[in-house]
Amino acid sequence: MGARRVTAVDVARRAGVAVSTVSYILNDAPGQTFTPATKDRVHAAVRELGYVPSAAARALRQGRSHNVLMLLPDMGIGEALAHVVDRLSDAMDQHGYSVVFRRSRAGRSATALVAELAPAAVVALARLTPDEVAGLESAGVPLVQDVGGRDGITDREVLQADIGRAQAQHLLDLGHRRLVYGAPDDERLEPLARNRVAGVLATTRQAGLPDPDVVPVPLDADAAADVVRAWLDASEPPTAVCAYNDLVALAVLAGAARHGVACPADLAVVGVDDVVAARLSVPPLTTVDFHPDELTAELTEVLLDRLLARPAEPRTSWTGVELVRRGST
Amino acid sequence: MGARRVTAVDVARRAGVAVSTVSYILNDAPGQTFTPATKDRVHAAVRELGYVPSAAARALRQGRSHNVLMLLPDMGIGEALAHVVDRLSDAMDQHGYSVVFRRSRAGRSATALVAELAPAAVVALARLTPDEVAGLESAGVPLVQDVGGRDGITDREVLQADIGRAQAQHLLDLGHRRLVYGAPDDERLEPLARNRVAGVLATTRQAGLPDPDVVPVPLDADAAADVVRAWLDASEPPTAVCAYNDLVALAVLAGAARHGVACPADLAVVGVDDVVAARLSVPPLTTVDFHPDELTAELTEVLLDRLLARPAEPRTSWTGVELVRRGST
DNA sequence: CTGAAAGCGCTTACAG
DNA sequence: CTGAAAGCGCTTACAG
Repeated sequence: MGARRVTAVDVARRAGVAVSTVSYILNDAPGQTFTPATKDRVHAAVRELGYVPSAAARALRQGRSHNVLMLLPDMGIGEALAHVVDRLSDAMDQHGYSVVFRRSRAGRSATALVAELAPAAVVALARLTPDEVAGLESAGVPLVQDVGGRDGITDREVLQADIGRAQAQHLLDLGHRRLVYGAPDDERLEPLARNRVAGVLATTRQAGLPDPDVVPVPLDADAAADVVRAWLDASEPPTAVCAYNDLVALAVLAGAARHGVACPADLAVVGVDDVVAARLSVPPLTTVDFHPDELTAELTEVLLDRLLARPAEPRTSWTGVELVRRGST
Repeated sequence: MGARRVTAVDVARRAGVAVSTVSYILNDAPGQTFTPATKDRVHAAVRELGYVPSAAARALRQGRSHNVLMLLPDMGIGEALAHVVDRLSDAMDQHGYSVVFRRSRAGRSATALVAELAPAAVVALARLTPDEVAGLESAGVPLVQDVGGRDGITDREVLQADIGRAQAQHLLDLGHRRLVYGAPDDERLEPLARNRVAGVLATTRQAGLPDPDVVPVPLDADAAADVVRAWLDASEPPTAVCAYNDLVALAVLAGAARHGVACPADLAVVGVDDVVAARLSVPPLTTVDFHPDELTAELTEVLLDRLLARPAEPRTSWTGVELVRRGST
């Protein structure tokens, strides 16, 4: 109830030192040295009292909290993104930081959020406006852009295009010449899809092929069956589909099954993400794994470089996009 | 760079009032009244200056931050849990709260986290020790237990058992008498699985049937095929499986397909979660949807009741566990 | 090597 | 209805 909070003053009193000493020792402040005996007394007092520094007081004093603000795009969180958020949280947690994520939405600019939360850094998986970027800059808050860009991490658009390229190249290598793109049926995904499509087009054009049609595929077996039917009824039916992601690919598979279309014999399908369900479909799904875990590891390192003011080494955890061939191609 | 932060003092100066007036007006403090003209001047100044109150200063002063600490079980975040986290964050965000989540792990007790973050409330989706619960109590921090318990929300164990019951009952209604339980191959999921199994057993026992075997099913088509093979080779092969979740169910489907076992004719399968992929498998998966969205809505309301000191009305968004019958049974 | 003191930006009794 | 002031719990020059 009224159990007063244990403060640094309490620790100091118990250890028989000044509060400043407690603070210096707990943060092992550079340029300050203390006898082992003093340190021990302080640490012992901390333990006995169960002292935990107040994040609020620290943040207020330093003008910077230990929060990392993660700005997410305004779209549903898929399996891959959930893992990124999850792993980054865990990793930063190890270093004493809390990850606070926010979906970017009209009304609360990144600038306002930064003023409110005074984050130690911002990780933007969503696109920021130039004003927002400038605002962060002038506030001196380290910004790591959308798993990408000028940070030694792979640029987002490049990454997405790589994915599309890998899909199309695989299909072309297999001898397919008539491709179609299975786009998401959710317009909020359009920005991402656009870049993936760009990779596909770059590849097919280079091979001298006409641009594949881009058609939305609903995540529903019946609706997907209609889409597949329309493809089959075309004058020159596609023989392979690049799907926006594994879920779309699974929908295509389901739609094809409805019409007895053999996969991959009559229609080959490649997804993206290597979701768990991709290994479990019939046939198992060929997919592009862009190694979100590695990307997250890299993101974490870059973030810590900035946060701990470590020399920014080139980070190269990411091994690139990988085509995982299974039964659907 | 050194652009000094805009504070309440700046706003007060600009509006020609005292800082206390600014604070009172911005928080519309009860029992304080101001002329519309004064309010307007303050709001105008806020807007012109782009003033955003410092979360750290507020938290320090009030001894309580606007963070909601969400404690997650030490397991991978599945599709359902990701949605819960996601939606809760969004909802609380609307009310000015940030959700900070932490995986429960040895070394950092909830008590220490609370001392550090001074959260406005704690949502525990992981089990807390009695000591931790007592600590929260004495610190006066509202605790909402694991989407469950004494809060007008469904108790977690009851919910899990309901899921198992719904699966088993459905299969029994269909005439199946030899069931088997497809357990997760990840021991961190065991606590959850245990309660689901309990629901299944309660149902089969009531029907006078022997307890179904509980066998782990790896999320891999080959390995799952081996499991299915073992079932078929048994002296009295099961005719239906209750899977821990949709992914396990999908693995069973994949395993069955490997051996040409017809589903549902030779082996019926029920999952849990109604994951997107469940609608897209061949055959589409029968599953139990426990409506995590409704549960989250309820969780949010209960949380806000506590946070805003609203009278705790009975919350009844949750419509219970629902069996969604599709092609796999 | 240690200690007293200022100040981060708020909110909230309290006096006018 | 408005204003001056204390204090939340830290960190960090600064003086000893």
